[in-house]
Amino acid sequence: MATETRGRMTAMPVISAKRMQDRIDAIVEAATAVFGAKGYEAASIAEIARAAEISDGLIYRYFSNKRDLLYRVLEAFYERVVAALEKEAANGATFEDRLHALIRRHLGNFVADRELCRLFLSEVRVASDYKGSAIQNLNRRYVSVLTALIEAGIGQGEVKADASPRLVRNVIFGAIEHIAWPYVNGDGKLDVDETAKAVTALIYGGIGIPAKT
Amino acid sequence: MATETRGRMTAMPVISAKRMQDRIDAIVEAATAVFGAKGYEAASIAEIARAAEISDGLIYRYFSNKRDLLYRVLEAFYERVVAALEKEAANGATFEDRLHALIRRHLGNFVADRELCRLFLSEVRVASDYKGSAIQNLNRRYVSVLTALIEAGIGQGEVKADASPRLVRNVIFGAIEHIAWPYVNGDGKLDVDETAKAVTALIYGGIGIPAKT
Amino acid sequence: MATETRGRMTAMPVISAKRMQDRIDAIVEAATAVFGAKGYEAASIAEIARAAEISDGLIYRYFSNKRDLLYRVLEAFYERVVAALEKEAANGATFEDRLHALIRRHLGNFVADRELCRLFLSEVRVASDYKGSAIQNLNRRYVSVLTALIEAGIGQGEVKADASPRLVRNVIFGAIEHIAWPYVNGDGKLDVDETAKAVTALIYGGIGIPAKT
Amino acid sequence: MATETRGRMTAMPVISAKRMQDRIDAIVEAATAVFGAKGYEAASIAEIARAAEISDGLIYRYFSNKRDLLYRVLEAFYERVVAALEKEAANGATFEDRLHALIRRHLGNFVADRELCRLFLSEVRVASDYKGSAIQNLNRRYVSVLTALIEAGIGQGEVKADASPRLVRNVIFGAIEHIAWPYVNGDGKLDVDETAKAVTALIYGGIGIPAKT
DNA sequence: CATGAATGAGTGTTCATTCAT
DNA sequence: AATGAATGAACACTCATTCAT
Repeated sequence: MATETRGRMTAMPVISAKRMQDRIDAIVEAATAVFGAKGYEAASIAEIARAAEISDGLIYRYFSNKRDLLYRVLEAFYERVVAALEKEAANGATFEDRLHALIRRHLGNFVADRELCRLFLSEVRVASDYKGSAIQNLNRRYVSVLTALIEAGIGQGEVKADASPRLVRNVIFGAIEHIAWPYVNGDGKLDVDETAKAVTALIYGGIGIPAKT
Repeated sequence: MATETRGRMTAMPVISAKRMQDRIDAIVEAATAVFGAKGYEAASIAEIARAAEISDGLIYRYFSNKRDLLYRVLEAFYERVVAALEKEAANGATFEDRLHALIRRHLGNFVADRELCRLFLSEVRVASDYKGSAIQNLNRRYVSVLTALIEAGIGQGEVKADASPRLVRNVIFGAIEHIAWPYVNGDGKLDVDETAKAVTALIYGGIGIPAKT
Repeated sequence: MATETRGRMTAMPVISAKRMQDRIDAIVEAATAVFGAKGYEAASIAEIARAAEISDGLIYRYFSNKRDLLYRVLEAFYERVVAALEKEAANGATFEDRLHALIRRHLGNFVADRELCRLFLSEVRVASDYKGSAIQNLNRRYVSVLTALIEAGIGQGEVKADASPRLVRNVIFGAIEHIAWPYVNGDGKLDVDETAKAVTALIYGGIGIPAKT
Repeated sequence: MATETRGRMTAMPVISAKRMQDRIDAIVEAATAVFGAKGYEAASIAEIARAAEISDGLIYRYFSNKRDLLYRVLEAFYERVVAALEKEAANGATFEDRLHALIRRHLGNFVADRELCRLFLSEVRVASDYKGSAIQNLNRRYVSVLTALIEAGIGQGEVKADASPRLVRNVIFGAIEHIAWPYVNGDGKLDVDETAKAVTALIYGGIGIPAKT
């Protein structure tokens, strides 16, 4: 009887991998909207399910819990911006050009995805489960683009040899985040071009006029 | 004391102003400890009341709600650090010395009051009720110390004339916060002296080596 | 300032101990009714609170959780029947009379409190948290009344010297429970007098006619 | 095989009766293991399906619901022990021997199938759907073996003529169950031989020493 | 003034069962 | 026949806040 198989039947999957991915995408999209609009706590699974036009329970087939869903929303976002930043890193003739491009791109992300940035800054990076998460890894990849640029700059003699790439990177990201936060939090504006230029100039050139000896 | 009455003349304080202030201080002290140890959400009014050795309900005579109590805890803290920073601002011979002193002091605050800093960064500044709060005003006073220093530096010809005091201030505070955060969040160490020196040097001197013309 | 006290204020309790006990009694009474009528799982805290005319949350001031409430319901019941059985143990001239009285009383309990007995047999004794519970201790006290009677009977020469009090006690309680169960479970009747007589006679006299040698 | 068709003639079994029976057996076997190990509530259909290496949904082609599956598990078990007990009933020279043999066998079942016995005692016999079930019928057949033995004993003049077979049977099963329960429930040991002897002696001979006249 | 009993809204999660494929 | 994706009902528990005493 050739048609008899042993063990688990390997019939055609009832749902195609594509449809499954569509489901995940739909849920992530709905969750992105709801989390973005109301924040993590105020958002309810029921509302997300309604937005995705599925039942509450189905969310738990694809995501292990509400927190997991939040993380997946931000992972999807982070993957996108990491890829874009890595691509950006190649552009620019001089070190200063490249630095400016990265700073500009980073600032631009806050404008393009204000709500996801707020979600990340106010509900995830600050949380106890951030450490060791996939998001933290993505964040590391993101910031390492800048570290690499600085190291290259040192190697090329375009950056002071005693500059600490890690410190410079922290100063840049910290500065930008601080500047962008009021805007991200819904208060104030953010002029990407001008800010990028000003920050680049400051970091590159410092502010001091050495006392004449 | 003749002003002490019984019955319902509630307009007249039945306990002395001093005792009332002692109460408030005791509650704030207890709340500081509990909020610091467990975070805002995880802390309960009942636990704070127990720590202050009073009843739950009495807290509501002095504070309008849990959130208000949190803010008062941080206001007390902020008042302390603002005063200290304003005093610090006077020290130092050159601009660079003064800048270094402020940066050092700011970093030192993260170490001295790690838990309150975490509370502020992760539960207050990020929240929707931060805008317009007394805390925000204190924060403005705090950061304006640095703005004033930079303006003075420009006036004295020690700082580039085209430097934007607001931008520089944001870069400095953002940078420091970003650098200190892992430590504040309970992960990693923070070498105040070294970090202060490095940040000061970077901000003051920039990182670039201008291309020779 | 003589009116100032230190530490926790010892004002008159806002609620008297009696009123507190009344509350507990009311909740236990309501829970007894609801658990008895619907069983443990099917009963909801909301329904019990409604029956006791209080809010859901108040139940949790007096009982740590739903399970605890169930146990307290049955403890109250068990305390009652243990006391009654212990009192009963004194009655009766001969051993056989006393044995009969205890058996009768035990059977009577099933009739008088059918629903609580069912609750105990079907939802508690069978559960994993029964071992080590207060209920198990009460049960031990309950059954030890019979053990003591048998031991006394042996001492008085009214019971075979080689009878194991523990075994006899188990046989009697097991037998009665088995006989009463259909009734307790809502199926069939239970003639207490007749059953008590028959069980007593069987245990006391056995069923065998020794083969003549 | 000509009867095998493709398409929608669903009235005709597409798989052979034998294979169908194998399926049922596999599911029952898997369910026996899972229910035995975790209890009814804690066991999930998904886990049983996984253990049987089929899909969740297929279980519902052979069993109408989870409860039905539980009953079929216990029916299979009961059929086995009923047959064994009926066979046992023939052994033994005297009434006392035969009684002893049945008691011994019954106790032995608790040891041999502790988990299924616990399942039956704690999740089925106690439930509202037990009455009228196939299990109850099997139970009746099981216990009637003992009733028949006693009736025969009366007929042979080996048992008191006024003994009620039903009562005696209930006393014996109730007693044994009560004695075995702690063991079945995972607490304590059970010495089958000794217990069987002691119970037999007690039932057969009673405990009383008639007062001298 | 001080107490602490009382309130009650609010929601993530599981899983037996169904049914489109 | 077999799959497994999809459904959706159901509920204990917490705790900030109020207010009778």
